[in-house]
Amino acid sequence: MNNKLPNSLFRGSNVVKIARKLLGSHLFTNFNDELTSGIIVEVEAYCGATDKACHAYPDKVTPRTKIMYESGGVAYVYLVYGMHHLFNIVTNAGGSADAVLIRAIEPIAGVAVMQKRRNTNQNNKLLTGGPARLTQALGINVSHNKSDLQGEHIWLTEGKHYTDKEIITSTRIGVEYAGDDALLPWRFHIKDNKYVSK
DNA sequence: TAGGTGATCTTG
DNA sequence: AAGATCACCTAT
Repeated sequence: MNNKLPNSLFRGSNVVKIARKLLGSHLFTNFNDELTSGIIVEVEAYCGATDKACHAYPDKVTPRTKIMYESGGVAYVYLVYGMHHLFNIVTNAGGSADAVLIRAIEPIAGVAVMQKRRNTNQNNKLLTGGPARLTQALGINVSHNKSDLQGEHIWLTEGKHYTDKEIITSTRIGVEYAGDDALLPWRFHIKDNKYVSK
């Protein structure tokens, strides 16, 4: 589609600011001619150098985290709990392991396709609210790890720009193991949006 | 609220 | 080689 978000937007040095700025962008996938998209309404930031909640903390390169050290604009997709695929956007310049977890989208294109993939006829937060729900709805799985977000399968476009009053800041979900860093205000979501996970 | 599920990383 | 852990979801 037109006007893909440029890599320059992903390559800033402050992953928290980038995460917040991504709210309102549209996330697209196109697999086997099935086009789906949604508005990003919930995100979290992760920083490998300083953040105990990040897989790459403390700046540790492993086979899994290697992708996070790439220059911004590629996907980091991993499996948790043996069954859930979570989609992140790698940010920063090469060498800094930062990423933004996409936690919820508001469905726009291909709702029927998403419902089929999710095996539901609902269109509410059960469809795309939650990091593993949205990947299933969009058809994203670990085979898409390392995908280039300028490519033809997964990409973003510019969308609405929300004002400060429409954006809620909070702590991240499911990172209690990170001690003090679980308290960082690195989760952002759109106020009153019905697709936000919690 | 408890259980499912398997890759990933650490320990020995 | 074995064990613990896990950026979650679904059904009870």
